[in-house]
Amino acid sequence: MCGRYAISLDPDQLATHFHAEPSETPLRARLNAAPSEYLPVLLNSGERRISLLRWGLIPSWAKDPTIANNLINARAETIEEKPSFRDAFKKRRCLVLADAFYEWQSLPNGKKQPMKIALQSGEPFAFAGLWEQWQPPEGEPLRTFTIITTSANPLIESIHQRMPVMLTPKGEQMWLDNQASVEVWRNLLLPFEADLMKIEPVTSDILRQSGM
DNA sequence: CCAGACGTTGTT
DNA sequence: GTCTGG
DNA sequence: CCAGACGTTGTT
DNA sequence: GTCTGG
Repeated sequence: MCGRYAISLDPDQLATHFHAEPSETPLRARLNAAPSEYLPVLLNSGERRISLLRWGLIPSWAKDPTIANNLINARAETIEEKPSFRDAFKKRRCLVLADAFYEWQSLPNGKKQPMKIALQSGEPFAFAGLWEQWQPPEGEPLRTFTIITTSANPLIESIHQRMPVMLTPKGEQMWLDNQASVEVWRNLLLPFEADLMKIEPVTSDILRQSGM
């Protein structure tokens, strides 16, 4: 799950909302952010500036960067143990900026209905993420990220078993500060309560175009 | 010791 | 069915 | 996550 | 890099 999400705000609005400086490289809003794209995140580096990292984590030890295809999500339940994630969990956390995500509900007729999940307020929010830096055999280092998932809350449950971890504003800071122990962040901070969220069907036409 | 994996999703 | 690319 | 490819030879 | 399986 969480293989697509939306960033509808323009770059300046996005930066303002998260009390950050805009990214140095240009950023484009999009309704259908997909894995392998360079997308806006806030790193836990102290500097409050939006960075563009590639979606799909490549561990530093990877020989084959296509491993990223399989690492667009990380299960919260096992993130401490998995070789691909545990280093990043300790040292390289990030906020993945968004204002909606999509789940595809399987219908009885075999087709799939895309559903859009957002805050009732429509405001942007952050997913809990991890990032990594990978050195290719030649050329510049590549920075990548993954989005943490957990079990679905009551609202999402009807269409899907899992959902991305969405941070409250307080949770955002704790996440970046590496403050929370696993128990704390898993149980207290993270998934937004279902009554703060809304869910609605969207047409696949909207998602076909990556841009806006 | 070396060789090979290292992951998620959904679906059965 | 399974993999790759976006 | 979904959409789309998935293969070779030779010839233009 | 580090762990698991042979």
